[in-house]
Amino acid sequence: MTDAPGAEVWIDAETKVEEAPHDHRAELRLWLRLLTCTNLIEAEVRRRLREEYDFTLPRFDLLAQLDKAEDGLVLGEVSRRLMVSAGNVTALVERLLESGHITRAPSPTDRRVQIIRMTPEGRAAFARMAEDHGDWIGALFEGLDEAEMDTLMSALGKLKASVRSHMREGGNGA
Amino acid sequence: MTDAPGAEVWIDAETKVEEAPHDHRAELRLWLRLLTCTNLIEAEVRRRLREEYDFTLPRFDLLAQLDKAEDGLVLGEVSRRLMVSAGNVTALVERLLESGHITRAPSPTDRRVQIIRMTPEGRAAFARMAEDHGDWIGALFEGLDEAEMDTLMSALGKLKASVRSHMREGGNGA
DNA sequence: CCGCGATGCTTCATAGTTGAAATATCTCGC
DNA sequence: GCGAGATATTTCAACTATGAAGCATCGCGG
Repeated sequence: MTDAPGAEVWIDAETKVEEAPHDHRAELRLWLRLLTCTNLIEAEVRRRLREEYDFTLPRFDLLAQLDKAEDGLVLGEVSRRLMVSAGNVTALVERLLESGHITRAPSPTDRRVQIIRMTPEGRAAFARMAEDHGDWIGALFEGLDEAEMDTLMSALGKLKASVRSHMREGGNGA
Repeated sequence: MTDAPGAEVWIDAETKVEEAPHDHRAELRLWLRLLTCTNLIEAEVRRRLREEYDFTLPRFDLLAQLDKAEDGLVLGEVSRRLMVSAGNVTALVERLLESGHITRAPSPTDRRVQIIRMTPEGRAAFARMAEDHGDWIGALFEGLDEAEMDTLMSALGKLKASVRSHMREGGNGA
């Protein structure tokens, strides 16, 4: 409705649509709302991480990936999973090395490759933060019941597939 | 350490679950998916803006706000709408001034305040980009039909409300 | 008027982020 | 083995982003 940028010409019932040059209004509003939700949650998590643990979100995200992979991760894999550039990971890793959360070692089989692992201290620090993090997310999503979460989950699944199929490059399998 | 994974009380094969004090697993997965969708779309838009217009997303976002506000915007308002820090806006504005997309003028009524406006060239450049931008978003969302978009829209609306109500500070009304 | 807290913006140090170029290593066809 | 292209990582310049500190200005109570 209400998208009357001039002439909606339709001759008969058959020809009806396909004449309005869609301005993608609905998609844009949806995208904006999606972005707002993500930004709000991300900002809140970032702030709490900083205030309560003096930690940053990118560091936390990297540790989270490392936590899921028992045997350490190759830098390229980290880059793919976090969906950030390789150069970014290098800098991030350097800082986590300094703070003692992780270690870095060259792969024995491929000398190009660097493998990072969490130290016991890193693991402990992450465990503490992760528990709170879960609670924060749980609280932020409190207004949704189980059915709504399922709905969102599957709708976003569809969206994800749609986006992937319309991107230039196929991308990873996260 | 409320939920030691070891303490899963289950009497027999049937009863096994439903005992765990929520670890917010579902919420976390949903959050992750939300984040992935947003990141994918954002990355795609950013790449196309760069490749096709040699422009960046933050600049585009700022112009978009300025485009919606006919009479220019105060910097603080821009900061609130984009949900970024004030210092960030200062830098962004400086670059958009240099490139001639906007102008800046002090408010006549309040000498602390700076008002920015789009130049005609800025408006023209934005119009060109915005049209493509709409098409990109439209294409990325193509896999969703109207009903699914409505569903997403309202579910995200609920999520947004939930998040807002669980943040420390109320925040703005974007 | 005078102060004083609130507000709007800038400055600063630090960090995250990107894309492209450079480097090193690997793999595979030959 | 050799060399060409692919892959993994680092380096680099530019920019985006943050939070805190600093200024200037405003508004208001006295």
